[in-house]
Amino acid sequence: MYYSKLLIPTLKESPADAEVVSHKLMVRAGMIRQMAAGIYSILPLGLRVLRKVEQIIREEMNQIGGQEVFLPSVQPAELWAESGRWDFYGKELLRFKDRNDREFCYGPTHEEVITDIVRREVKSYRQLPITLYQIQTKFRDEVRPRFGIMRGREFTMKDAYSFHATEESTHETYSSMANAYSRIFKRCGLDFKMVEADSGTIGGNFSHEFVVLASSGEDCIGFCNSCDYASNLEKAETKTSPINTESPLPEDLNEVATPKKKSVEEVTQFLRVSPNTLIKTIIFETDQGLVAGLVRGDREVNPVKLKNLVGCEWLIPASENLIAKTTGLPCGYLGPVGIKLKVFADKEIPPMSNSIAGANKIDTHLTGIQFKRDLKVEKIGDIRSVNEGDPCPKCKSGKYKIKRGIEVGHIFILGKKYSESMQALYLDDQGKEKPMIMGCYGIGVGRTAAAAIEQNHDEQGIIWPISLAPFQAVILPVNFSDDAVHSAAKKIYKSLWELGVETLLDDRPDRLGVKFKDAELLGIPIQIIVGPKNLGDGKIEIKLRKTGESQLISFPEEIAYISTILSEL
RNA sequence: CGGGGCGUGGCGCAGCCUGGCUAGCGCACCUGCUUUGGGAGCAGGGGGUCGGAGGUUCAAAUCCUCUCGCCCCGACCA
Repeated sequence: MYYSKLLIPTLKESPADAEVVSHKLMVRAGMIRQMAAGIYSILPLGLRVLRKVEQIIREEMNQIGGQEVFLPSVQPAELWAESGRWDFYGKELLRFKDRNDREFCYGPTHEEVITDIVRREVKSYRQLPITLYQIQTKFRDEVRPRFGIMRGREFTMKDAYSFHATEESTHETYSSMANAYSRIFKRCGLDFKMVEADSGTIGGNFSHEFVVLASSGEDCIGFCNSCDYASNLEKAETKTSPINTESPLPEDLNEVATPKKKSVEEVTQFLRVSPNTLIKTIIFETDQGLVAGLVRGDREVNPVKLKNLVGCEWLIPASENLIAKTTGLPCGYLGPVGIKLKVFADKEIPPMSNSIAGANKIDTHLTGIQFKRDLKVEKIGDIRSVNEGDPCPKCKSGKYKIKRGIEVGHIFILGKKYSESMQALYLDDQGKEKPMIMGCYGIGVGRTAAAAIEQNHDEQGIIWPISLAPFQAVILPVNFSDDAVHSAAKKIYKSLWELGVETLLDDRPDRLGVKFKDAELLGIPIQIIVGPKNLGDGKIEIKLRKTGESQLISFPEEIAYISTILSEL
């Protein structure tokens, strides 16, 4: 394609509102333009890249027996009422009414729609398992869209759903999905990790995220420096620390004055003790009322883990106001002894003896707390956050490392959540009606492309992996009005397309410098520079975007050379 | 939702505090000539209800009120 005919509005300067590199570069390279907060137009170059990602996804989905469908983006409220999510999904669900005042929403996800299709059309265990997928535009009215296409409100997502008669079958599909996902992200040239993710109340290792490592990522993942354990930090398990064998004589409860000492740091300094002798009491607001979480003084409560232990629908840190209203105390003097809330303790708490905590009395703490004797707790479990350097829960010698990443994919076993509420039933070989078991699997298409830029760029611009590049090669004629250059450039252009190489010919009348800058910004892997001087010597210059290496090749041999390079990239 | 910031031509900004001529600058765009191996030079040119509404004033981009939009910082998700 000829550059002058394409809409590639490149910019020298980054838009003022762009934060992360991928956003800046996508705008500068003329791939995307913003319409409204979190809503973008995709321009020709951007679309070429997204199509590449989609194509890779399609191939791998089809490979594992997925069937592509295309579901409605506008969905009736009744369907959501059936699953119970119409009331449950908050403001993120974009709702509207049609002319007859019927309620609809713009689909943020498609469990309801797919379950409806399958329950109507699939009746027998003989038809199971089945995996359906689509690549769709979705809308989630996020509180705070940001980072361009990486976290928009409107976004393209591949979502797949599988339906099964048995758990074994579910797990089979789950693991072939996991493999397909790994192949997809590998083919996209990404450095990623498959990590265990929070699966909510369902439990078990039935949820994994695919996370592209990038400092700009919004997710934190913990992984072992020795074995292959990796987990989203909100789920990352902890190893029970060895119990203190030398149990000192249990002391009696004792009130000590700790005027104005509220934080763990202040209290430990004041009492000259180490933080791991303290019990920290953190109050959370949940749909089941206020609860207290207990962790050691040197630990933090992980809200996701606590939520799962409590078994509630939602959980947020209680505001200081709310705490004051219910307990009559400022934060800092709260403690588990005699508190009138449901108490959930981290598994590190029971082995502690002679510990210290707030006395539920202003300016006062309690010492000599014995877990068994003094505390009444609802449940004990793993509710603390992992820190870098903590021992790996899966292997002997490993330690946790923590890195940021971008979640590009998520696979999840849904179980019978939707099939039960929406009556997606099949007849088993005994003629008995049973709910299907479901799995769901998502990939953020635009986010994957953005993540690729986060990982592959330099000061000049994008450096596309060959598999995602909008064009594999660009021809840069030094002076396109020079007859020899003109005809050589066109000849190369023609041969490359015949070879199946997507090639851009920069036919603009601009100087070479301009063409170089744009070619680098756009990140096209191979640059072919055709100049009158080299051409006079029968040479063409071929330069690689990634390394900057360039080589002079004899004019009639450049096509063969390029196809060799392509096979190596 | 809470806290903060910004809205001036397509993009990036100045001007605002301390109201006062046809509202500026860089980039981009159009025309012509020259130029052509790293974002060219000269000459000419087009494009702006200063986000919107109301108010104060002889006079408002500038001051006041309201409003809309966008962005950033804290609890969710692909």
